[in-house]
Amino acid sequence: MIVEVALPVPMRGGFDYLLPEDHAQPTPGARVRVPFGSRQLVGVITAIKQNSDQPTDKLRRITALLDHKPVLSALMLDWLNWASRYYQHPVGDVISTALPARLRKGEPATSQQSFWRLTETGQALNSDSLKRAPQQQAIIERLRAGRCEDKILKQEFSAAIIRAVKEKQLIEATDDAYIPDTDWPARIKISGQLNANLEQSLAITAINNQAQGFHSFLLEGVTGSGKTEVYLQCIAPLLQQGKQILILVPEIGLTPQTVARFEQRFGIDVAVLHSGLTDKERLTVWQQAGLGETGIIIGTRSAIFTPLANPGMIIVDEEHDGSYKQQDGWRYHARDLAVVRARLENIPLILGSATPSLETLNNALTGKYQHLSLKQRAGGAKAVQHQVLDIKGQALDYGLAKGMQQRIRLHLQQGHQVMLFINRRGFAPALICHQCGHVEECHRCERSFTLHRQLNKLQCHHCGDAKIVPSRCAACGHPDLQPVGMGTEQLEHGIQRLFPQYTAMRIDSDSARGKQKLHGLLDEINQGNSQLLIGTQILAKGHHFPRVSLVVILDVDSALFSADYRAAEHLAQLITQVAGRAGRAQIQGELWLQTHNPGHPLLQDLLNNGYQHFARLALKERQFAALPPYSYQALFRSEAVNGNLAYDFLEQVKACLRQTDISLIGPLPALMEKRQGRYRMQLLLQSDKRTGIQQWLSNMMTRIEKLPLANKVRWSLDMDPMDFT
DNA sequence: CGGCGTATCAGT
DNA sequence: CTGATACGCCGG
Repeated sequence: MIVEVALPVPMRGGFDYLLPEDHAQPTPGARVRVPFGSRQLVGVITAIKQNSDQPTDKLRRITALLDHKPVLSALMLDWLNWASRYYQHPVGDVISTALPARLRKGEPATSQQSFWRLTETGQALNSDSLKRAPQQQAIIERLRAGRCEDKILKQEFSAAIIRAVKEKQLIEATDDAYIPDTDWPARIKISGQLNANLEQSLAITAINNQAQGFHSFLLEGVTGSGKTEVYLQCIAPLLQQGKQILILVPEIGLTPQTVARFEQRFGIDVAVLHSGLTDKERLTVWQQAGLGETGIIIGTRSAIFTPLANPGMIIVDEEHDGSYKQQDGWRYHARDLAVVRARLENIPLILGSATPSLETLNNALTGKYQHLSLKQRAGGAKAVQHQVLDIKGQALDYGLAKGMQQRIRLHLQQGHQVMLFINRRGFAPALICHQCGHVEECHRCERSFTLHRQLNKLQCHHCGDAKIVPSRCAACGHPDLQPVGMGTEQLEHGIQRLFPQYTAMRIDSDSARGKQKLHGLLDEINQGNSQLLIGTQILAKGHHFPRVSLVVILDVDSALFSADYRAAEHLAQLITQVAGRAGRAQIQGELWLQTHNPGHPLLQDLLNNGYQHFARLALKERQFAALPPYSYQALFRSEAVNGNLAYDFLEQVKACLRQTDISLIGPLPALMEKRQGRYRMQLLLQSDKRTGIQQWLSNMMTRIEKLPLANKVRWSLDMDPMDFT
């Protein structure tokens, strides 16, 4: 008999092994240890077959079968196989990403603990027949509540007592199969007031009506409209039926308060999965969920791989959040995997957001997802006032216009905090005329050119067209052409000089590395120790800053004219999230945007009509430009110390795909052209049919992997790329 | 990916 | 000739 095994090596396809005759019947999904070259690897059986397409004398035999019961169900295997094909990523690597590290290393999958339980005699025992042996009686009572782990029982009672009760055959050790503790549905006790306004009730009813079988919902609820309450009330009946709920949250949104809210409502423990867990803790959560011992599992991106014995629903909160996309190795999108998993598990899925991604919104508008809206804001939070400051021709100090400096000073003098947003650095920007705000555009695509200083060229990242950097503005003839956002990079250094009597603090993913550290910084902010807060997106995600009365987005143009067509969407999400949070309660909040183009249609639409309206307009633009979600993309990235190698490799990839109906844009320099001394290039594949890209790639990947340059450069394929840095 | 064989080179 | 490092190839 032959087994096909997925191994954690970057090679496509499974590997066939012989199974020794005397072995127990293996199941797909069980792990094996196998010889691979000169080493031993742990892999997962993906198929059992009678013959191999390899010559039999090449086959080696497995070293050991590690599991009696599969660690991955047939459904999970199907799902991961699908994912491997969809992302064109080696199946062994996909499976290995989906398993906890401990299982990857071949450690036992089932609990090794042994338990004590009552024998039948013990169960039948009259409660006062052991009156003269109170310790023994205590053990019996202890076990009447349920089995107890050997280790724990030995902590509570002396070994002699345990031995005595065992001799009487009242208790017995069970080291055979682990008996899952699945009593939690009986322990559910719903508490807290179940208030729901009309909108919330409508949403809850709509979801409850479709709670059997696969069905997708977009729950679009403005900040503070009570999405969580909808989740809580929707999952209640499912939990009571003993069905498990898997909830995904963004990396930064997983706070103890979130978890506490679920625990308080239902009175049962919530399992939490995040990057701070040890391998052991992660394995425990994984096992317990797989055995059906946990009702609610909340986790970040990788929690989507948690097995569920009795799945009831998947919720992806803040579905637009970028942290759901893995940015190295296997570049999966947890939200997209969730959709497919829910379909396979045949359970409902809720995608929740105040600012849904355009992909999701499009699915809702076309009826693929049921669209539920919460527009009413709970509580008496004052709406934030938006203001746009035109900075055309204005002198800027470190990116701040004079008028803005005065505004900031005013707020600081009132004892409030001011938050300044700058974009991430190092991106290739557009070229803007500081006098009239005109941006050089590609005539074919009507999209802004991107400045590549190293080449002294403007390049269109939509069609690949390029031209030499002009010396004068094409609209007004002024020579004051500047890269968008110029000066903002110096803000951090300059701000202290502009406002010497106040303290400035910078918060970005570097200074806030590690969850603990970020929460520490946030606490510090809310104590008011710093008055000026400088940060990037990270500041906007799900945190409240009651002392902040003024929020400034310095560099709106870099988002409006970015080569990354998602930048405007992300800016709109940022503005909306910030507006929903700054200066809640007593203080009237103000949001100021600096731009050369106050009349930009997307910006105007966002400010006048809100995110919902903006998103629909942005979708029209995407449709006009044939961009996602109206087309499908895949991105080859390559990097090498020698930039020519990176370029040549992508040229060869391009040649492989030339005979197809996929449009190929590039090779172009990445928006961050150079990183850690390596030149970075990209080749964008785009098609109006998803299957087109899929099929051509599955035919071509083996050939691409064999290209002579393929192991001279570092390269990867990114399906549905979200980030063009 | 990671191990192993072969090529290459400075140093004896 | 020897040991150290670099690179390419292979794995079922």
